[in-house]
Amino acid sequence: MQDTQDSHAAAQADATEQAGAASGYAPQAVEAAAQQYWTAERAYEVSEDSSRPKFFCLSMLPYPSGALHMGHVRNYTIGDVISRYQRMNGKNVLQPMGWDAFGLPAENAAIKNNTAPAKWTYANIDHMRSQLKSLGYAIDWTREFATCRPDYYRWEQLMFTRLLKKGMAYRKNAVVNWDPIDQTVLANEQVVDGRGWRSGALVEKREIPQWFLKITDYAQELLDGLDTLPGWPDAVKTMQRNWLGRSEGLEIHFALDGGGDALSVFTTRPDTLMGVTFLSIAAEHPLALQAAHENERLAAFIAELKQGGVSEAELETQEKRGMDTGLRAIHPVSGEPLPIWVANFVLMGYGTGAVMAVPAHDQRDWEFARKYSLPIKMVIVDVSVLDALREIKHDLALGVGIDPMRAALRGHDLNTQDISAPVRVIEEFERRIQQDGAWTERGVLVNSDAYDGMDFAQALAALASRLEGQGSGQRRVNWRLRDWGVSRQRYWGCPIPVIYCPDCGAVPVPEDQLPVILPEDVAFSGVQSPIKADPEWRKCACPQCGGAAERETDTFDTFMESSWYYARYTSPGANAQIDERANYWLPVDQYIGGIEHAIMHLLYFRFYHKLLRDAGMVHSDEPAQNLLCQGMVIAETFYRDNADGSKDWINPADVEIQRDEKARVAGALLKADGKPVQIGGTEKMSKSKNNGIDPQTMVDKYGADTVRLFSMFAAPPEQSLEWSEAGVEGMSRFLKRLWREVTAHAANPDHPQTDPGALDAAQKTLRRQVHETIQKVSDDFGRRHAFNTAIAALMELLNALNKFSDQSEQGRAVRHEALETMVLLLNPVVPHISHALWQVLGHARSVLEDQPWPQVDPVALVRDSVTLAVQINGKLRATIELPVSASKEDAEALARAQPQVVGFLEGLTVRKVIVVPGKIVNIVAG
RNA sequence: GCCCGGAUGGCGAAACUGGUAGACGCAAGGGACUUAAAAUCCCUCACCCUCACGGGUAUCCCGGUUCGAUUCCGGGUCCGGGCACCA
Repeated sequence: MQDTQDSHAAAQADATEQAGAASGYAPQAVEAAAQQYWTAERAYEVSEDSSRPKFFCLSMLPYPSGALHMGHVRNYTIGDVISRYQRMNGKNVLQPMGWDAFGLPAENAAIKNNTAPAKWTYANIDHMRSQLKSLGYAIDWTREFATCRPDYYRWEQLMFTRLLKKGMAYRKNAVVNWDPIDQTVLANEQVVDGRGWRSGALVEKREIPQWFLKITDYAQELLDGLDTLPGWPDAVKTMQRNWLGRSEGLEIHFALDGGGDALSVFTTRPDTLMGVTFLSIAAEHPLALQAAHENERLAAFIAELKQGGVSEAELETQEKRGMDTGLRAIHPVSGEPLPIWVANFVLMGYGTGAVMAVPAHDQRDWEFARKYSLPIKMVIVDVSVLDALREIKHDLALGVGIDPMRAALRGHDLNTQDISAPVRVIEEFERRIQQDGAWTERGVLVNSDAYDGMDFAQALAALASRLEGQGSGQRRVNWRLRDWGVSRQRYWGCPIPVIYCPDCGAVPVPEDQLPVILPEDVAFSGVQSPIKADPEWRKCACPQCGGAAERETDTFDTFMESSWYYARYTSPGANAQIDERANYWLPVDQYIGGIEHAIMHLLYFRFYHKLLRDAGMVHSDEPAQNLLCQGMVIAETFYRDNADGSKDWINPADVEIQRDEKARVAGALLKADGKPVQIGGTEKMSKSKNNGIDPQTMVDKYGADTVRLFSMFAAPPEQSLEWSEAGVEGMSRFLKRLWREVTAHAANPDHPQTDPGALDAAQKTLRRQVHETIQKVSDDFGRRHAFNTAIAALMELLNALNKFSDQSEQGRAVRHEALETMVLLLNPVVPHISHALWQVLGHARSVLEDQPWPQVDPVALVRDSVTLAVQINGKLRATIELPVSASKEDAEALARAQPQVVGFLEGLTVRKVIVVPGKIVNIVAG
């Protein structure tokens, strides 16, 4: 343990030694010394302490892809600033780190480098851990884990077997991308333009049995829970609401012409029922397959639709195609026969795999109907259409169809009334639907027999009761959300703990036989999973009957591991998934990660927390109170065209920018040969565009504090952050100036106390700025997470200090107060230099997070006068300064006395004067 | 295709609840120091007109609400994120 009782002089000598030289800021020495001190002090190791308020600050755990990238640096720096700030405010702060270690990239790297995925992954973890450490994050490394270790995933397997026994997990067929050449399942990412990315084969859809978790059982709770999360961004909550997609409507059963099971559809627009002119079913629908038996053309068409991938984006953007099955359904109200079509935009995985088509009031159905010459029947009109009719014939009651109306009007006394105008209104409305596209608004029913004249709510009520009465439908809530498919036909993942017995079926692996361990020392070719290829691995005895049985060889979706890792951090070493310590730390107080996880990860994360709750392991309903979604890190791209039309992407570090006389970018040269390169625009840092900036290079060149400072200053956290090395140099300049300012001040060893009553005007002004800065930075860090403006305020304070040359005793006292305050306020962002400068200012070496956060002195904030803007008709014409105590009348009088104002008002009449105290005086004149 | 965001000087951005548009930083130009360079320091810097005082214009586009709109409402353009097997 380090001695923290040093005298001031000794501390200063120590700090100077750490810095390498008294003369200048040497980040490498400063950072090494600070990091050594924190490690020796075990400064960021925490334990449960019920006497202190806790703060669990969690950043999304990294995938160990090889090396840290700027997105990681940004994410973890945001978390570190919040962690250190909260600790300085007295919280018991937990900031952990781990590795989301299973996943597809390890398999791809394994094929490329001819190594085992495990070996590659562990090497990456070691490298990235040392990189993270060089950035000086206040992480409790004793809680670190990798999700690919059996002592992590065994608990996930245990949970799954319990869910299986509870009926929360089940197996059913689901469609995947199939590469017919490699004979393997492909991820959506591996399907490029409908072809396998390695084989180039046309991808096919294939159905295979897979495991699912019943997340839909929690749909309503997941929806309602969003209202209990004021600390989550509205955009995320809206996206989740839409993803869950709760809708109310009717499930309608259409009887089949030839008998058999009725065809069920769900609709949110039952008011359009009388406008149904056909039904559409998915290619995989049992009826379609049945019809295809006797219809070769249909069978060929269905086979054709199997081509292509399964991603929704691909399905929704492809050309709408269909074919009549020849089957007919019976309309449940009119009794009319309706053709049943196979359509490629109907998905078997959604709802019932069948939809009723109302071309007049649904745009997709409209386009389909036009393409295949199916009838378009208008059954909803805008209220204004009916109003047009009533103008002519006031006694026309609702409840009459358009055609009867037209007939009634035609029979009317043509001598007294011209009915051609209202008839034209209806005909025009219908003509537009037939020719221009569907009318999708809600309105009033027409051409709907008994339902004519009803609005949406009336039609819903009437149709629901009629269909319920005749057993051909009922009200239902439908969700867009589907159950979570957790099976993956891959090797590098957590084995699914299930045994298949020819007699007993699918049996969960008994708890005393867990974990099912994934072998790590394997030969991996990528064509097939080593545990699928090995005939021995799967052999086992059935836990129920003891007979010969086989293990499941699929592994879990990697979202399974990342759905509960936050809880495992709270219970390191627990001989259970988590233990009672979880309820001290949970829920997470601040969660930080990329917006790309807004829906899937964050929904599974919330779902899993409810599973833990229902298993009695946690008491809270939601896993995280506050969520911050950070933007991407982007950089300029540069390239040269190759003869074959491809591009050679050039890293920004190898390029020099050229500017014209107005400082605009005029071109770019490759440093190596001095010849021009093309500028390709600013994009997300990526390997493919070669515009990634290596954080380690930046840390080595400028120091971790400078890199941290730039990533927090250049943009607010939610926005994308454009990397600029010139900007980084600016941050380095700021830290150097800070270092000089503090060391120059500390060269004189006495530190007089500020006496607020004895300050002159300039000293008062500086002290006011110090306390305004405390106020702003506290609010920006704690509430707004606007780190960029907090840093800007600190830069302004340093600029002010730089101009403040007062060497009197109170001048020095105010400067000392200012510098100590700055070091403490900057500490969350640049903890290493703060650690060193705190000692330079005469303090013992310490963990700065244990220093209290600076408090605002309200006396220092008092101002005597305010500046108001004077506007004439909303345009700024002057500014006035007046005492804080001045009345509205004083402000108006002073404003009207300004010479510019008098000039502008000449010849005008003042109509109104608006005075907003402390802000503006607006004179409205004309 | 559907859902969610974003757009402000040469560039990154600020303006938090509808009240002085451009804080802070970068780039650029001018100057000081230096034999020189680097580093550092000082000054200028939205655009247009003007010697100047000053004036006009300007927050993606079109329209609206308001004494007043970057901010609120309606319509659009472009860019980004997600779309269930990338993580």
